[in-house]
Amino acid sequence: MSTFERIYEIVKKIPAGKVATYGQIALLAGNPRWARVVGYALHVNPDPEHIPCFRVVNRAGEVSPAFAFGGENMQIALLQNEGVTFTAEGRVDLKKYLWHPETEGGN
DNA sequence: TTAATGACCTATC
DNA sequence: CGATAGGCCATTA
Repeated sequence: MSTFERIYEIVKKIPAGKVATYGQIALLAGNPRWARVVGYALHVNPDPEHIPCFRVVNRAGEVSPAFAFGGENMQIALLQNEGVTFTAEGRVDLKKYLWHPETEGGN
């Protein structure tokens, strides 16, 4: 089990219609300092079909300017397709769509 | 092995 | 409130 795999497990557990931040994923992965590593892990993205990196945004809820899905707006479109709304600044309402793993009801 | 970079976050001026 | 500097961890050359 590598640091990356742990991060992938967290990202893959993100439900549709919600988004998570790098710092939060890093924290769930085990260390809050892995924020940069999380971004790197998603950058390599060995399994984009099972790793919805488009549901991962930064602390400000903004998407990456150098997204690899075919355009930063592509990520926004995917999230909107999930039901996530965006602001005129291209940011997500973390206060409304921020993923809460503790509220998942356990399972 | 050392040096440099990165889809980040936090604190300070 | 806006911009700049530093720190952290892992990967790559």
